[in-house]
Amino acid sequence: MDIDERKLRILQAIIDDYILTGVPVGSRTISKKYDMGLSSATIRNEMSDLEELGFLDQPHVSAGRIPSAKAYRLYVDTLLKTGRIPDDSESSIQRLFSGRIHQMEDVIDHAAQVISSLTHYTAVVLSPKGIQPRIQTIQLVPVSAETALVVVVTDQGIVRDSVIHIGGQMDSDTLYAISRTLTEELRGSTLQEACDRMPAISERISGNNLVLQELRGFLTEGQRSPRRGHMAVGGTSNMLAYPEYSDVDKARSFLSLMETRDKLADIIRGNGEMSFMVRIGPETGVPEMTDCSIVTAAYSTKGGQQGTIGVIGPTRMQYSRVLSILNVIGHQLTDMFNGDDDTK
Amino acid sequence: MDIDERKLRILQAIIDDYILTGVPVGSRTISKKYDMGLSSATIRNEMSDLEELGFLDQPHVSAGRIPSAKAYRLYVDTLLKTGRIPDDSESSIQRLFSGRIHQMEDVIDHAAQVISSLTHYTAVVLSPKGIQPRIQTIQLVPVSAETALVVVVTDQGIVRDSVIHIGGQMDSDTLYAISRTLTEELRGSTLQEACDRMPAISERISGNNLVLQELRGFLTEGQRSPRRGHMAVGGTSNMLAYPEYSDVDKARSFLSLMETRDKLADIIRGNGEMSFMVRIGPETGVPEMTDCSIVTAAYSTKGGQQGTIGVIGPTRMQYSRVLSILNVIGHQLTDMFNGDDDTK
DNA sequence: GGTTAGCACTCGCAGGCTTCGAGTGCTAAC
DNA sequence: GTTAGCACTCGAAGCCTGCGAGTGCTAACC
Repeated sequence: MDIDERKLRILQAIIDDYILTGVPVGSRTISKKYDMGLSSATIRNEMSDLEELGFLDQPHVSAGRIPSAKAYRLYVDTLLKTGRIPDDSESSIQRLFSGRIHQMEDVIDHAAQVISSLTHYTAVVLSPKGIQPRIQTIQLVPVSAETALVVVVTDQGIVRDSVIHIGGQMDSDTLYAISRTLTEELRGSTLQEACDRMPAISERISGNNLVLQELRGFLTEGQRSPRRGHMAVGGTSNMLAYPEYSDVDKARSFLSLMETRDKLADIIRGNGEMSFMVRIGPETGVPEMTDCSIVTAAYSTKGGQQGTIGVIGPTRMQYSRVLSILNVIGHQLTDMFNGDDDTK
Repeated sequence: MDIDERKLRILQAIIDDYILTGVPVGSRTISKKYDMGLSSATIRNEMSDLEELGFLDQPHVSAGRIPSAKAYRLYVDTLLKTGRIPDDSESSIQRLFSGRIHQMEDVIDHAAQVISSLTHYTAVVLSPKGIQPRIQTIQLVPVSAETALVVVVTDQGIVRDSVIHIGGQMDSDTLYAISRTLTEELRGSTLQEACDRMPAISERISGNNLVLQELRGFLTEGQRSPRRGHMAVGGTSNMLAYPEYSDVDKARSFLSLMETRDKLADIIRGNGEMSFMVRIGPETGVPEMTDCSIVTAAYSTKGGQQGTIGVIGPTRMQYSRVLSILNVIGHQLTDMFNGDDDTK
């Protein structure tokens, strides 16, 4: 048996309706709401075929049908050719990003909020990340007599900071001098290289071994657990609005997953070079997410670093709308991080 | 009618039991589980009195009693004199903070996680915050030909960063020079003062008006919406485990509140100079939290800045345990931020 | 006078039963 | 190939009932 044009149209109608209502959809609904010029009986026959082909599931015999993961896959791959976003929505996105929001973390946070409030799903935004961050500047700032704040700025604009011990008296001028030497010596190095070159530097900065030792520890640390830049999650509570999560246990395991930032980042950062990626249900590879879908999009900076924005929602997600929104916001972010801030 | 010693003991037993089980507690339970040497009938009489005094509520006539907010208040204020934390727990806390975790944000995040996993409630940690941050260093780092990253370090160790436009060609040496001048001029200023002094500085840095203009915008921004340092929230999903939140709508409104970071920070940062603060139910002043309690504790740094750690849980919270844990972790954080890192 | 046993009464909860209706599959006629 | 008709299925919602936890009151007891 093959899937023909008519089956496809019916399948699309079923998916559309199910996405809208979340209720198993019956043959009568299709024949009335989406005027196909066919009676419910005919639709019924086709639906039976579609079930046999694996595109529909039936929760129980007297209920309607629900689309399977395979159906969504087909839907996303072929039915959804050009997802245009409504204009009002586009302009409202622009408005949401207007005003002077520059703080890098704020942009990320804000993006997550905007995406989640537009889609009513959960949004995740990962800051740009290159392959190997390279040091631009190292700066030591006195905090107390015994401690200093070390700030490392890398070419990814990612700042790592930590309080370290400095031995005894050391005024801010001395620290400033050390900072300059360190910056001169280490600019352009990766964290790994910086660690390796520590011994060589210690000759140039005599008598400050404690500082260098602490610094090295800090760098090692920063490299072992590579800071994933920043991650923002928004709208986790949105998910509770869907009947799929009226079961508290399900909701709990979902939320708990959203809280384990590391795991979540790995899941979201799944897409290699693809600009868009849609993973449906089991395709996510995460057991807790068999009835979720993940849509991710990449945005990039001139420096070639790549960030990710993503939406997590129920499998019956409004894929078309989500893709459009991610597309627009991805471009906005790309523009912003490249400094083409067209909102001014 | 007065509350005497015996009533107090009975009330304590009721509260203990209700905290443990979450189920309205009856007279028989008290007389059997907590051997008072009294029959259920006597307890019943006392409970009736306690209800009249406003310490107990009765969901319906054939159910047991549950403690009122007033009862918890009494409990927290008087019954709970010395909350000692079990030793194993204390050492396990120490273990959780071992290893080199120095990155300031990581400490905050980690603390939230530790607190939530120890208490099984929701934890919030706010980074230290002084009254008026003062500029320590300003650094411009080239990002592209047209843009630069500006990093401002304040005496609170809080870093603000943003990408700004710089006009045309400007190599990193020029930027470095400007950074030094800016730092010299503005060190010790508050953000407000820095804005005011911008015109004066523009004389010293000629021909770079765009940079100064952008910088000023950034500073104004940073001051208008005072960055609350960093805030970490952990264990929001823990709350769903309590029967109080088996109602999805309640859970949703709670989670949604946890997501509005600004509001949440304001709520948590409620305690002025107090080292500990317990707000029970309506005392929180937040309508969505009438059946929550908030326990907060302050920790501080040598610089006199003050951070807050807090736990949000159902009103029937294990106050004693929570206070102990906050106490220990508060000290740990104080130590850490002062550099007395005793875990090495 | 405080304490306790006894007892009638209340009322939410869980389980079982029934009804309702949405939806299906099949058959026969168009 | 399409459609009307019909018997059948089965979950959801509503109703009823019995159970039991818990109370308040009264009367007896120490």
